[in-house]
Amino acid sequence: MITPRTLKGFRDHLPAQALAREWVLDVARRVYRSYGFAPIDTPALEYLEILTGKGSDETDKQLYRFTDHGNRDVGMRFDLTVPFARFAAQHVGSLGLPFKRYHMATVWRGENTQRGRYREFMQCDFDTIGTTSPVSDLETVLVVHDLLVAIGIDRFTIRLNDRRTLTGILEQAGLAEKQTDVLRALDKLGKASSEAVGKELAGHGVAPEAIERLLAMASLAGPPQEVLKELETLVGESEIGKAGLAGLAKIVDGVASAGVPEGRVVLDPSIARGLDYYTGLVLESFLDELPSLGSICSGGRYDNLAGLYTKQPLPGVGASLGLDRLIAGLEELGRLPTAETPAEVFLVFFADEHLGDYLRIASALRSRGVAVEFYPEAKKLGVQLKLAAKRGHPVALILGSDEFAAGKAQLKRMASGESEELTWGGDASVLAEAVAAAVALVRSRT
RNA sequence: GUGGUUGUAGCUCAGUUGGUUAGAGCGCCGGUUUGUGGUACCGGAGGUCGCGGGUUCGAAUCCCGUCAGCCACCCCA
Repeated sequence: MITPRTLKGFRDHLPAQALAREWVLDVARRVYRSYGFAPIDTPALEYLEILTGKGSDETDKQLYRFTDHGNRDVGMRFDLTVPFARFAAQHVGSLGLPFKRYHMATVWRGENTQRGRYREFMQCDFDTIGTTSPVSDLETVLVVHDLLVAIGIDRFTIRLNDRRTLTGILEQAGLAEKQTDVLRALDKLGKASSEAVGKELAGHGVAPEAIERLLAMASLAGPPQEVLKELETLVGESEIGKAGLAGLAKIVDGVASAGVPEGRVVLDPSIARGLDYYTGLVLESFLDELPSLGSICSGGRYDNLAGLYTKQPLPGVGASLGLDRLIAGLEELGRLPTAETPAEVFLVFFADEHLGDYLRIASALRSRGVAVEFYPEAKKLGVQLKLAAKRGHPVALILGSDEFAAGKAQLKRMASGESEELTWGGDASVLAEAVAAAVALVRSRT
């Protein structure tokens, strides 16, 4: 026998989890589309040179790569941004700009696993390219906000910052050259203590006074308007720094105009994001009840998406929802739907001689968009109801020879155990209408 | 990739200084006279003690390796 097993970091998804994932994907799709983002897809495999072009050691190490049957060096995509860059460079001509797309797909990274971190996972990206307008920055924040709301999370925080502000402040502090190291260190705030971060900064040769000022800057918090004011003094006369602040101010205003409740979107000067291709807005979002999970939706603005693949400059802004991390978080908080079935109605098979009637009823329901599970054997009622309860069908429809004779049916709500008698007089479409109406009620309540 | 930690029934775990047929609760299946689940009672199935090797008269228990989970570093979704 071969031992059935899965590779480290790769998982099977049982119905309960698969249903939850599909549900989140549906929500994301709906929100992205509501802003006009169009779907695209790209291959899982790319020429190795496409993927390694960015050339950071870190991504190279994590890349799944091999030689294909035609002796080509190929790699599996480790994110959706690089394939999108290639895609954009290849198709700009026919896309028209600005172009907005969403892409929800599996990516692979051969890194070590941890809670909510796997080697195979899904990302749900959306980006707007071909414009530098701050309106697109604002829209990006709004999409993230709407998405988290639509998923049903009521307590979350979207943290914003601007790379240009950081650059400006570092300029003023005479630390422009150490930017990468400094930002990387500051990014750890929130996870690591400020002492630890201070030590790391000292290790990079940052002067004690500068460290103090950086830590003070990074720990700024409170109403966005106040944080902006504080940052203004730190930025001083730095042009780039002022530009960053202007961008943030615009977003803060816009978010309020769009009706986002206060406190959901905040400024956090410690957010830097490790990725060096961000050049303007950077954003991360956290579940308030589970901050240790890390950011579940992150993104930002970049000057040039596809510089490696085309001479045409393609500025853009976007973000990515980490589906599997979010699912892990929702599961931990007990917020995931628990049903193991997509069928709202469980149709009990009870009177063997009425098979034809059952099939007619099931078909009438399905044509009205109601999913029906028809039990395949005329077994004891108790057995069938037990299964219906375990699977989480909200409604069971019971018809035995008595009901058929009387032209009635019993609609049982599994959650409460209450039954309701329906009259249909042998007309399947009448019964289907009544059941569909009851199911619609159940749906609207969840 | 580095360091730490865990691995006994479907799930949560117990298993005494290594000693014979490895246990519990929950879950699962069947039954409690033929049409109503999540409650009660009765019965039942189910375990290569993650896997491989070693030490020993004897290993779930000690040692080594390996695979997998979790945590930290790193990086990130």
